[in-house]
Amino acid sequence: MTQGRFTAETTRLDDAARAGWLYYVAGNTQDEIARKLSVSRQTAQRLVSLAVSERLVKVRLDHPIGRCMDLAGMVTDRFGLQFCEIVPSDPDAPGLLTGVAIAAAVELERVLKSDEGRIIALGTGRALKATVEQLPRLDCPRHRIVSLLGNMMSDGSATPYNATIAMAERVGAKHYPYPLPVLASDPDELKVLHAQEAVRNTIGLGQQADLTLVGIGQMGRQAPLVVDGFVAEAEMAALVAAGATGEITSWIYDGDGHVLDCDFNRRVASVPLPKAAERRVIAVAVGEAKRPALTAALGGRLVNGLITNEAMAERLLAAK
Amino acid sequence: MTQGRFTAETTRLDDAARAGWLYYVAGNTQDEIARKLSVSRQTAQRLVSLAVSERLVKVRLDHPIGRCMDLAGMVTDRFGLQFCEIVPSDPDAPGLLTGVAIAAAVELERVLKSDEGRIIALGTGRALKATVEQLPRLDCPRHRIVSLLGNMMSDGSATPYNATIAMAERVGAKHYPYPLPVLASDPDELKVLHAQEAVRNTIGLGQQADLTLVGIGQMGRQAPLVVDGFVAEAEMAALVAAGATGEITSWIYDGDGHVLDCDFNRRVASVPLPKAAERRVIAVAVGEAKRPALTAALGGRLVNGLITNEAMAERLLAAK
DNA sequence: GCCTTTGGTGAATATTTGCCCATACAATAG
DNA sequence: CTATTGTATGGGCAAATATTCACCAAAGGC
Repeated sequence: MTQGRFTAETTRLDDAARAGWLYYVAGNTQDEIARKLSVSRQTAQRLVSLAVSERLVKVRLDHPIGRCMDLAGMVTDRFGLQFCEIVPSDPDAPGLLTGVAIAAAVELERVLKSDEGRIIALGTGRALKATVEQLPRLDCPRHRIVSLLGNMMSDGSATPYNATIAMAERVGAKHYPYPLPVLASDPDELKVLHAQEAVRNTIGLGQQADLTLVGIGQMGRQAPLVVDGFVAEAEMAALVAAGATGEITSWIYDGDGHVLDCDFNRRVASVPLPKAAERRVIAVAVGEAKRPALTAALGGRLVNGLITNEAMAERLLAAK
Repeated sequence: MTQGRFTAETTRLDDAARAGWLYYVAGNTQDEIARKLSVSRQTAQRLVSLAVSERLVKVRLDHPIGRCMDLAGMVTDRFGLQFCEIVPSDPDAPGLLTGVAIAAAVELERVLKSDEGRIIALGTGRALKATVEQLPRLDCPRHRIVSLLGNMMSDGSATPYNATIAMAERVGAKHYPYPLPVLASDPDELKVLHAQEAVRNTIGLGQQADLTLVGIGQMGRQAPLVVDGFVAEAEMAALVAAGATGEITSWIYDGDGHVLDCDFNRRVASVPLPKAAERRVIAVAVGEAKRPALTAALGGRLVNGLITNEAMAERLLAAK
C-alpha cells in the first residue's frame, strides 16, 4: 500500500522534488516553476531550497580534476594504498564533509551495482553518516550491510552516528546491526558476549566484507570517544600519554598504527581490525584534527584505501 | 588554491570542474569562487556554466517523483501532450486509483485556486469519482462544473459514477448536470433533444471549459458501457469487430483514435469531443485493461493531457 | 607580414534569486 | 469560544547571477 506516502508531509516533499527537478534538471527559472505549480515565486524558491536542504537533489561532479588525480597518485604511492580518491577542498572550509561523502557514496554504489551479493561493512561517525545520506535509494536485496561495532553505550542509549541502519534502509539491503555495546565492562564480560552465536556470526560477516568503510577518530578533547561519552577526559589524557594517536571502530592505535595493548582496547567489543590487507578497507576522513590519526593509520597499514580532500592530501604528503 | 596551471587544455576544464565543485558542493558564491581561483567574477560565472554545459555536474533527484517526471517528459514528447502527470505506482496494485486520483485532484485544485471564474468539465467513471473524493472541501462559488454526458439510462435510472454533483457539492461551485440520457433512442430523437435551449447552453459551457477531465473506457466484456448496461455483450462484440478500441464520454473510437461512424455513436447524446486541442483535455486512466484504449486516444489526439501512473507510462512507452 | 578567426576578458546591464518582514491561517491550549 | 503559538505565504529589496557588448590576444590562413 502506498497510501502512506500521501500525507501532508510527503506532499510537500513531492512538491519540493518537483520544483527541484524543474529547476535543476529542466532548467526552469523559479518564476516559471511558480507558474507551473501555481504558487508564488517565493514559495517556489522555498520548495527548491527545501529540495536542496532535504538532500533530494544530489549534485555530482564528473571530471577528474588534474590536481586531485596527481595528489591521489602520490598518496597511493607514499602509503602503498590500493585505492585513493581525493576531492577538491574549499580553502575556507577544509573540514567540509560533503565532498568526501559524495566520493564515498560513489564507491559504495559501485559495489552495490554488482549482481552478486556483496557484504559491506561500516564503522560509525559523522563522515559515514554523511556518506550514507549521499546514497540514492536503490533496491539491492542481495547485499548485506554489517556494522563493525555497536552503537550503544553501556547504559543502553544509542549514539547518533550509526550509518548501517540508514544505509540498509536506503538501499533495501539486509543489515546486521552489531549486537553489542561499544565497550564491555571488563574483559571477562567481553568474552561471554563474544561467545554468543549471533555475535560470532556478525563478526564473521564483518571480517569477510567485500568493502569496509571506516571513519578515523582523533584523540584529545574533541575525540569522538570523548564527545560521545565513551571515555572521560582524564582517561583520554592517560591514553594520549600512553601514545594513543587515533582510533578506528574504537580500536585505539599509536603513532605507528599499532593497536595499543591497553585496558581500554581489552574492553572494546568491535569486530577486530583486519590484520592483512587482503580486504578493501577504506578510510573516510577530512579535517586537520584528524591528520595525526590518519597518518598513523596509513603508516600502520590499518587501511588500504583513502577518501579525503586536497587539503588533507597535501598535508599528508608534506609531513615527514 | 591556484596551484598548477599545466596545459591550457586541461586547465580550463579543470577550473570549470573546480568552480562547479566550489559552487554546487561547497556552496560558494561565484564571487568567492572568483577570489579563490583568482579570476574575475564573470570568469567564475563562465566556468560554472561551462561545467554545466559540458555536463560535468550531474544533478539527480532522489525522490520517487524524479522517475515520474522523467516518464512524464517522455510521454509528453511521444504523444505531443500539453500536460502529463505520472504518479508512482504500487507494483502490487497497478490499477490503484488513489495515486492518480490525488494527482488529478491536485490539478483540479490548481484551477480552483484561480480567482477568476473557471469552467471545469467532467466525464464520468470510477477514476473521476475517486478524483472528486480526494478534493478538499472548498468554497469556490465563482467556478462552474459542467457534466459532459448524462448519467441516466434511457429508463431514467442513474449510473453511480457521476462526478459532477459530488464535486460541485464539495467545492461549493455552481454545477450543470447534463440534462440528457447517455443515449438517445435514435438519431432523430437526439436531434430534438439537442435542440433544447438548456442542452445547447450546457454543451456550450462544456466546449469552452478551462479544464476538461475525462476517464477512458475500454471495450470488451468489462467495458464500462457493458458493465453499466448501455451496451449488450453481443453489441459490444460487434463494435469490437468493427474496430472499436475505447471510449471517452461514450464516444467510441477506433485504434487510431478516430471516432467510429457507427449506429451507436449516432445515438450518443454527450457533448461532442473537442476537435482541435485548444482546450486542456486531460485523461485520467490507470490499469492494464485500459492501455489499448488509452494508446488509441493519445495517438488520435483525443486528449492533450494525461494523468496516469508509472506502470502505465512505462507500458505506453514500451509499446510500438 | 597582414588579415581573419577563435576564444577569452572585463564592464555594463538585465534578470533571477535569497532573505527579511508583516500578515494570515491553522492547530492547540486554556 | 477565544487567545496563543507556530507555521506558511507573498511583497519588497538587496545580493547574486546571467547576458550582452566591445575589445584584445593568439593561432592560423593567405
